[in-house]
Amino acid sequence: MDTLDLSFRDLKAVDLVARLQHFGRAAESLGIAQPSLSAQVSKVERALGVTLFERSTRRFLITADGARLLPLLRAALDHHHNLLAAAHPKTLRPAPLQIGLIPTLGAYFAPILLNAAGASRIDITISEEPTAILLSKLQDGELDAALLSIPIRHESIASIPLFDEPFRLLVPQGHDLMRLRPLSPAALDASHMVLLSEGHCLRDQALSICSRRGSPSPRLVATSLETLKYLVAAGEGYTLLPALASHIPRGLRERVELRHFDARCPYRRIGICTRKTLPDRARVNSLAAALRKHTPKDQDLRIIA
Amino acid sequence: MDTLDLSFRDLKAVDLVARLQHFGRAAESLGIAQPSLSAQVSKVERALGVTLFERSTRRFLITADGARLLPLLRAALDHHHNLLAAAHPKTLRPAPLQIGLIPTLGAYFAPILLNAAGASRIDITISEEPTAILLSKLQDGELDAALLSIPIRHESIASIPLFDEPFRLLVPQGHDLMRLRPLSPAALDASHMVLLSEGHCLRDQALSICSRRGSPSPRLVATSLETLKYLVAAGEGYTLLPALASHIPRGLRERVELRHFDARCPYRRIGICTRKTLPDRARVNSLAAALRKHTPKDQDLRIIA
DNA sequence: GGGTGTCCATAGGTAAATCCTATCAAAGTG
DNA sequence: CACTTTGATAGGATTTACCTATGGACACCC
Repeated sequence: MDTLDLSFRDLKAVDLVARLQHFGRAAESLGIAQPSLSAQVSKVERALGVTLFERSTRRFLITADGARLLPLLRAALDHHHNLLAAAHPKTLRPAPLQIGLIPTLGAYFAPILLNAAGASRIDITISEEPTAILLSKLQDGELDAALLSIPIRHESIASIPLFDEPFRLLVPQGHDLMRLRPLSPAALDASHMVLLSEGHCLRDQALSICSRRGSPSPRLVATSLETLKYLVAAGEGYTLLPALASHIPRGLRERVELRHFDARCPYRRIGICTRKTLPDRARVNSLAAALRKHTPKDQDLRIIA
Repeated sequence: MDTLDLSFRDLKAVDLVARLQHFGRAAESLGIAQPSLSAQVSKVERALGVTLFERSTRRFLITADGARLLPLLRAALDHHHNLLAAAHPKTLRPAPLQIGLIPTLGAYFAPILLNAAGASRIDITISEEPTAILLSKLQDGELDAALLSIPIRHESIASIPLFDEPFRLLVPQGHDLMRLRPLSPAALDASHMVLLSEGHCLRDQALSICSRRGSPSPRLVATSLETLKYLVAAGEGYTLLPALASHIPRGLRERVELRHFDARCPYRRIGICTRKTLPDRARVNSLAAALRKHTPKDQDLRIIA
C-alpha cells in the first residue's frame, strides 16, 4: 500500500463522477464499463486516503473531504491538460533550427541558406564560427546543424554532403603563376601563399593542396577572405579562394588575377553536419534537399545527389 | 495510439531525468531498473508527441521542445503533490460532524452532546429541527447525524439507540390527576392535553400513549416545551414532558405538579441516526459511545448498552 | 407489501501494461 | 584496440486494468 500511482484518467474519472453525480453515466461518457470506473474512483480514494463520494442507490453525495479536495484535483487535471495542449503540434511550433557555418562560407553562402530555409518553411538561426567551435557547440546542443567542410572525424557527428566547391587561385598582377598553362596544384608553393589564421579549415586545406610544403609567411595572416584578397592585391603572395567567395571587389581588379585550375582542380566538399542523435533529422534532411536546390549551378559547383 | 494515459510516476520520471541529466542515476534514485525508466520516459514522449531528451552515450541534452514543456510538466506534478498533501491526514482535518437534534431534546440535551463531543475530540456542529426536516437534511447530506426519537421508518437510515427517556406528567394544581394513585397511562385523555404543534414527534407520541383518544384542543398549541409548561400552569390541560425537559421553572412551581408514572411508565427511545452510507461511521459510533457515557444516570434514563 | 427497476459493488477471467534481468550497440578513453 | 559508460532492445514473469455477469440495497409502484 505504498504511495499508489495515479494517472490522469483516474482523476478525470473522479472529476466526471463528481460532475454527473452518477457512476453509470460517467462510465458511459468515458466509454468504459461501470465497474472499471468504480475501480478507478476507489483507487483514487485509496491513494488519497479519503472517501470522496458517498454512494447509494438513490442519492449521490460528495463528502465534505471530497468537496475540499475536488478543486485541487481539478487544478492538477487542468495543468495536465495545459501540458498536452502545449505539446500539441498546433501549439508547439518547432523551435528554430540553430545553424552554424564556417566563416569561409559565411556571407557568401548565408543568402542561399536563408532562401532554402524560407522555401522549405523551416525557421533557422545562423551563426558563424570556426569549425572547432561549431563542432563543440553542435555537441553541446547549442547548435542543431553546421555547414562545414567535410569529412569530419567526429564519431557522433553525421554529415550530409551538399556540394563540392572548387578552389580558385588568386595571384597578384605580374606573378609568375599569372600566365602558367596549364595551371595545376602542382605549381603551388606553400611558402608563397598568404593564408587565413589558424583554426580556419581553409588554411589547412590550402596547405595540403600545395605540392611544395614549406611554411607560409607567419607575418601576414588574414582573418577573413576579404582581407586576404587585399593582401594578395598588395603583392604579398597568392592564395586559394573557394568558388563562392571568388568575387573580386571592383577596386582590386587591376591588381589581381583570378585563375581557374586547368587540371586536377582542387576543391572542398561542403556538407551539413548534425549530431547523430538529433531527434528531428527529417527537418535537417529537408533543409539539405532545399539547399541543394538553391545552390547556384554556376561557378562549377558540383551538387551531390 | 489514442490519447495515451500518463501517470504521475511517469511525469516524475521525466522530471528526475531532466534534473539529473542521466537515465541510470534517475532510475536508481526512483528505485526502478533503467529499462523501466526508459520506457516511462518514452511513454511520456509518445503521449506528448514530442521528443524531450536527446540521448547519447556521452552527452545528455534536453531538446528545445523539452525545455519549453518541462515547466508545464513540473507544474502538473506540483499540483498533484498539492493534492496529495492536502489529502494527507496531517493537513486534512476531518470536517465537523454536522449533527441535528429534535427541539424536545434541544436545549436539554445539547450540553451533554457538546461534552461528549469535546471528550471524544470530535468537532461537531449542532442544529435543531423537527424530525421531518432532520431526516430530509440527513438524506441530502446537509447533516451527518441526527438525534431523534427512534425507531425511524426510513430504509436508508441507520439508528444507534442511546437511551430510553421516560415521560413525566405535568398537571395543573388542583387537577384530578394530581392525586390519582397509582398513575398509569390508562388515565390519560387526549382531549384534555395541551401539546406541541404538528411535526413534533412528542405530540404524536403523547397522543398515542393516551387511552382515550379524542382530539386535543386545537386552540392551544405550543412550539416549545417551555411554553407548554406555561400553558399547563395556566390550567389549560396537562401534558407529557420528557424526563430531561422536566425541570419546572421556579415561577411555575406553585401552579403545576410533576408526576412520575407508577406503572407502565411511557417513554421514548432516543437514538443517533445516520445514513447507512455515511463513510466514517466510526466517528459516529465513538460519538455514540461518548454520549452514553455522558448521559446523566438520574431521571431514570435507561442507557442502552 | 411483494414485484420491479435503478444503482453501485463484487467476482472471475482475460487482455494489456509494467517491471525485471540479460544483452546489445554506440561512442569516448587510455 | 580493448575497456568503460550509457541508453535501447529482447524476452519472460508479474501486476494491473478491463470486461461481463451477478449480487445486494433501496426506492417506487401498483
